[in-house]
Amino acid sequence: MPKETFFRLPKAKQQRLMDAAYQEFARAPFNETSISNIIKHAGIPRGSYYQYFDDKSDLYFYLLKTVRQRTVLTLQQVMTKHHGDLFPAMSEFFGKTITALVHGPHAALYRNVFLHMDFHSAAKMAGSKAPFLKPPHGHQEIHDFLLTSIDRSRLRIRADDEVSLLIRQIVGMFIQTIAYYYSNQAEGKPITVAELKRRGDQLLDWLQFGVSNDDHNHH
Amino acid sequence: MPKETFFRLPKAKQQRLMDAAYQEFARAPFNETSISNIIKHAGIPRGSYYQYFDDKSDLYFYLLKTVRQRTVLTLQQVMTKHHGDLFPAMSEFFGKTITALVHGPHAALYRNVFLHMDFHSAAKMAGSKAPFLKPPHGHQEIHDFLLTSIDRSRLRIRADDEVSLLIRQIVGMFIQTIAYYYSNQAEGKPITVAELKRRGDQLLDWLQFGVSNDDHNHH
DNA sequence: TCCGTCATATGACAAGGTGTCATTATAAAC
DNA sequence: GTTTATAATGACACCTTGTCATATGACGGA
Repeated sequence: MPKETFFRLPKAKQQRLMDAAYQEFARAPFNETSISNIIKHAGIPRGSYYQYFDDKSDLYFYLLKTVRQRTVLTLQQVMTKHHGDLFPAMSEFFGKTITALVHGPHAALYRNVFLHMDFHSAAKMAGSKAPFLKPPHGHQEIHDFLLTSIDRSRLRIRADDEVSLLIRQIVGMFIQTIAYYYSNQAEGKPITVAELKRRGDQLLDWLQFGVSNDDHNHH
Repeated sequence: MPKETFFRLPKAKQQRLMDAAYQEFARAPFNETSISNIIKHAGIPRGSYYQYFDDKSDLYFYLLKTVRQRTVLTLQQVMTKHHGDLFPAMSEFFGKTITALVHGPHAALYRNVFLHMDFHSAAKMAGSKAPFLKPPHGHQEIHDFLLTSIDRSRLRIRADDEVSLLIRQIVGMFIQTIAYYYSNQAEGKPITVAELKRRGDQLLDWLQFGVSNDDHNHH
């Protein structure tokens, strides 16, 4: 997280920095971005940057947190609407989210985020209990919200840590599917958003009903 | 891939370089490694390095390819043994692989590989058709091998691209689970290998039979 | 033996990035 | 006006990367 000093700054200066950060992280994947570019665009001296943030990651994750808040809201609305029925809710959530990601105003940023997100970050996204993710609207909140709002009577699993594993799996599945989209796009054989949704629904269906043939079903 | 010049080098010199590379990539995650360290340990001048490789990734992926070959063999053996029965085969494969990864001689290297593998790389691992992955024992081979050797009569899916999606999903699931292990370890709350296998089997079981409650089963 | 050629070897260098630190500037408090 | 805490600043030391002009060496003629 940014240091106290940053939050005590005039709003205008904060905003100038965040805008420059957004621009840089939308321009290129994380490893190809630089603090130098950000401070150049924000018109802030190098020394000051380190008075506000620990390093590049610090600003990066803070920026993502602010951008992601809308997504959390969507998830909560959809889950409520479907009365905790996990799979229909997830299908609708995925459909809405994917459109927002790919065609929304933050498309460029998300592209860099998903394409180059590593599994360590993803594990955190799916609900780490690491203390540094505790602040409001951290990923942990998504995880905990789902844990309490899922209607377990529709599932053959009940225990908290099993549901927790299921949530992680679904979140991971989404990230993987979205990354697949960008990955194909990067290699010059783009797939459509409709096709992407189909894949997401397909995976959800398999997870819900199993891919096993009826003849062999149920152990 | 390394340039021709590299392969024309005396075996001893090649080996010295690969050993240094191994050491460096086992020492730290990819972004924290440097060509400088590798050539220092290998005792090779900077200019020469660029005569052999394009950049750091070039050497990295080449190294991984050599290390990974044993894994491909294991997969083929296990699939054959189970006569194409996907889920038991995958369970056994995962069990064997996870032990090798975590306790085997290459544990340090794999830790860095999995923890910081991004989804773009993972998509390629799960079977990209990108031309630069065509060489023998590329990931594409794993994907194609599975595509032909899976006994589809045990599944409710038949079409190639559906099976292909399933394969990607399972591979992604494995990577995700392994990354989860390292992720927890990195945050000081390690889980056991046995627990990890249990999670893997749990996920496979869900994918095979579905998590839906019997009351609501089958659409 | 001398020469031209082709593949390889080398290390100095330019360009650019990161994090630190001694020094100034600012402003509120007494 | 002086003290004190906070913030601003930019020069610096240190590291990396990729390139390039130059040096070395082997080999096949003439």
